Amino acid sequence: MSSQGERVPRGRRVGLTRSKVLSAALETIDRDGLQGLSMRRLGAALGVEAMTIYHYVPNKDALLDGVLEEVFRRSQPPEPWTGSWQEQLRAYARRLVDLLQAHPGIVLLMLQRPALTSQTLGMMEYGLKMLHEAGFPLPRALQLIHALVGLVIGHVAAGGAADGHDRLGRLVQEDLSAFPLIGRAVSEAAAETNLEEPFETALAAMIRGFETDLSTSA
Amino acid sequence: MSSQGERVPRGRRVGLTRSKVLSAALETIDRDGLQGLSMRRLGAALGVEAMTIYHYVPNKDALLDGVLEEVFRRSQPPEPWTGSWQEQLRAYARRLVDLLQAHPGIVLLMLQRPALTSQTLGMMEYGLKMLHEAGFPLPRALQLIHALVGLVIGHVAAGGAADGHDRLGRLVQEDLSAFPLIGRAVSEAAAETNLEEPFETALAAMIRGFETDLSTSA
DNA sequence: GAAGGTGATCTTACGGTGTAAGAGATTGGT
DNA sequence: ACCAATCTCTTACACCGTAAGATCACCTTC
Repeated sequence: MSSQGERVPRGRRVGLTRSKVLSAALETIDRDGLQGLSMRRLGAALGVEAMTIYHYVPNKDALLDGVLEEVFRRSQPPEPWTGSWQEQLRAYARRLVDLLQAHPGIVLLMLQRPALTSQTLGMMEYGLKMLHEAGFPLPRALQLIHALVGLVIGHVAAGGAADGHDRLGRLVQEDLSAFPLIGRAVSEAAAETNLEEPFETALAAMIRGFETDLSTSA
Repeated sequence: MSSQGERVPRGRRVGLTRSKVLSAALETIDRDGLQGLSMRRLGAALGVEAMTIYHYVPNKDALLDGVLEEVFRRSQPPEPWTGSWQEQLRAYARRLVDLLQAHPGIVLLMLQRPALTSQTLGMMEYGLKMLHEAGFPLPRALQLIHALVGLVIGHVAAGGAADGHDRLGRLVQEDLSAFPLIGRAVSEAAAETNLEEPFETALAAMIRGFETDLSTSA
């Protein structure tokens, strides 16, 4: 008996696992987008017929919820933080950005599904604790997190994504004569080296706004 | 000849129009959600077979783009603004919020499609002009708009939507024992009367952040 | 060993989807 | 009255999610 962790099946048994199913689904989404995931295609990727998947997941919605949970599970766990709450917030936001940029198809998932799995709730609880200890009342902290998540989603979805094919950027070659400012803004922005800077400055602005919010309510 | 604007068809002709198709599609989305819109169902709503729609729209994607354009066309046109750029930004954001809350299914559309129709680009150009005249460099103005739109989308999608069924709110009855801060935050936030306040404060914080951004770069 | 039970996998089927291809009907222009 | 253009329908195909049940591989117990 070499390794007892993995059952090695023979014959027609493939040795599927809920975890393997979710991982394959996530890979498929990363490669072909959310639309590219179907039970039949996922089954094919796993070397199995579509219906087999239903032994590990009750239906496709549950599969998608599981994928979302899988994504958050892979992200590093919330470790004890250090630094000011501003730095912590920045790290929190960057962690979310990295997560979403690594799996672009997930953004749509987050908005479609309730997405209130234990993993996402855990991340939220983490953020709430962070801000509450920094002095924010809990309802305000909830607002800040909503705002921050909104900012992140907006940034990722707007195309400042990792693959660099900014939607607006692709438009520059097309007809923008009717919208001169957009054309100028995009070309001037493209000249800037750091692609992440737009998000960082927006994030910084938001945090600055929170600072005055904290000082006036404290 | 009573009214020459509307051709009154006899026989099997229904007198369809691209505009009528888009309006019916938007109504269907508002009523049944984005998933509830299929060519066959839309056809039925119009008193027509599904394939007929393809005479007014090349395919479903184009139909969805058209719906998105229709939504923005219905919003009031950008009038000459008054007040400080802060007030203008607030109005800009509220206009977007109203738009998205009136048609909740549209949020997903905005994130799925490139959504670079002439109407959406027009709204963007409008915002750019506003901020540019206020003194922001164009690339920075573009960042601010992205951030603002992200904030709006985040707020609407997070469930602070008009119908009041906040996703987190529904969770309160369920098991939140593992996430005590979320439970407290939600219940305390629910005690506040004005449901729009969370967004307003986040928006205010963001604008405050932009202010210091403008003063340091000018 | 053989028998039986338990779970994993496959087969088949149904109603839904978007849409390509072409037939049929209605209309306005001559 | 005819034609040409436009609108609408019919049929068909490949795909989708999944309900129901047969089939197969393995483990346990004799």
